[in-house]
Amino acid sequence: MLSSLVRRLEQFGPLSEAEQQALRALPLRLRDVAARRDIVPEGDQPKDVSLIVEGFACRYKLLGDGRRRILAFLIPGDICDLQALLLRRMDHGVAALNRNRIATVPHELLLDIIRRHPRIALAVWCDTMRDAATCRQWLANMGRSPAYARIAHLLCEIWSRLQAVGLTNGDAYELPVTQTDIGDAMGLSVVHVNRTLQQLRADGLISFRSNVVMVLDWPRLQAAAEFDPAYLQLNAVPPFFLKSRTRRSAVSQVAAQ
Amino acid sequence: MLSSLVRRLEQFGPLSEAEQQALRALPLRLRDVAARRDIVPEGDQPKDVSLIVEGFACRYKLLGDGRRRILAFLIPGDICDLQALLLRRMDHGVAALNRNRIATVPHELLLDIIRRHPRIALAVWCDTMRDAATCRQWLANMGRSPAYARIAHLLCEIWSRLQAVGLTNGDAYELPVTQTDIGDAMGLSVVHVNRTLQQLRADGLISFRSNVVMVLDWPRLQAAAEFDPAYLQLNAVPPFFLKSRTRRSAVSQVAAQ
DNA sequence: CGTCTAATTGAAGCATCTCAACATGCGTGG
DNA sequence: CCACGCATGTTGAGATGCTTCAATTAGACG
Repeated sequence: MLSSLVRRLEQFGPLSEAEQQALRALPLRLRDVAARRDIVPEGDQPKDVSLIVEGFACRYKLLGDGRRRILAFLIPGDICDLQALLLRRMDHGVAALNRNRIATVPHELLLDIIRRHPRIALAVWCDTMRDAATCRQWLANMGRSPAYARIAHLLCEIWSRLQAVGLTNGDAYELPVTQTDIGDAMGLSVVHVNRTLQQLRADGLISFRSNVVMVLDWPRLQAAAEFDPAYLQLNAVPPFFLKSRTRRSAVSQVAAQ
Repeated sequence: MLSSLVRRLEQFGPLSEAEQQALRALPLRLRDVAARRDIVPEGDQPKDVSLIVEGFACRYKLLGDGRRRILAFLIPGDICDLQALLLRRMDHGVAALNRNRIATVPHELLLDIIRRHPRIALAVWCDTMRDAATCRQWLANMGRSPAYARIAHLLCEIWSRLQAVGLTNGDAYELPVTQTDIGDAMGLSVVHVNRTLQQLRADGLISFRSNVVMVLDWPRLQAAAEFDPAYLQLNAVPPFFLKSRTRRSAVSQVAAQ
């Protein structure tokens, strides 16, 4: 649980002892959220940051006519409502897709750590940036590529992200979403999602039964999706980590003033 | 130019003397970019951050078949490539729509300021978050709302953002984009953009000639777009600014250790 | 074993696309 | 100042990907 936050942030590079200490000293609170319930409601002004320890979730917006638009899928290790840390109000909601275990940290404490440890601030900031990059990728896929490629791309993305946190089982992974969810996410009707999935199955690219996706033909799936995992920045090592020593001494100098 | 950066960051609340000093001490470099040229190419790894002082630009991705997908429009005051500050590689390009005046700051220096002045870090971080929020709004509009509402929404958004930086002229504003650009942004063909614009004109909602948009009927345009400017966070005052005093002393304490 | 949700199928309709032509405006060079 | 050329805007018509409506089947669960 706690370690998942550390692991998350260390994805970009090792944290110092002091930094790890600070994170481990955080009084994490755990809570469970039932499937299909809100983790963070739309328009909420949470006072804590919520991290998914276990389970799948989605960001969504409700449209005027009552329909729901899914904006992103969240997996273990993802932060739900970082946005509210600085902008206060959530412009969208986050809902659990299956049973979720959520860890929460009060804004106060996180802001404090961020002030004391600039590198942690930058690591968390990175999270916002990767979130934005993923959103842009979805935006690019939307509207311009046909349903077949869109869904293929989604399946590629989720496999890659799950793989990065060790939640794949070879070419297979759990994906607890209905076809309606996929439709809400890709901007397609359920009916069309259904037919497109059948096409993907018929073409031998995937299988998808009882919430388990299995990639049967990676090269062709990736080609159909025009998938390039670069945007996910899964193994990026930002410059400030490479210069950890000098940076830290620079910080010390400032502190010593 | 420099003041535009300060103004930008002060949008969230006043900066201290020391913070303003630090920003004003930045050796800004100015450069001009011709219309239709890249400000930051896709895949680039810039060593500076670019801020638009004057002109309009767009974020874009090139698709496999050579088409271009526009992901966002940028206006004076917007930062083009903040992403590369931490993630290094640009997952998308930024191109000028008309002649642009760009101010650049070396990453090194900006990172240094960020380390010395946590509140500036948070203010810039906010920028990433608003960018992401806008992207999510585009994503929500895409695919689920018809062309008419999508374009109406775009026109509302740009007016609001321009208004916030004082670049509107009453209900009118400059928008140096072609119908092809709008199509690339909204995921529509030029032909359909053309017909939809005609519809908007015929309905008396807008006029749009020679790169000047005039909103003729705000209530109906806003209704057609289901536009709610909240997501733009144009006047958000994040919590950390409200507690500026205590925060700063907290930082000093850490520094004094 | 009934009930509910999710998946599947068929058929008609429509928003939007593509193709193709034509009109308009504007900058440039003669 | 005109004539040309090129980018942009406009229009028509046929094609299609996707939607909506409506009904049926399959699967999960108490």
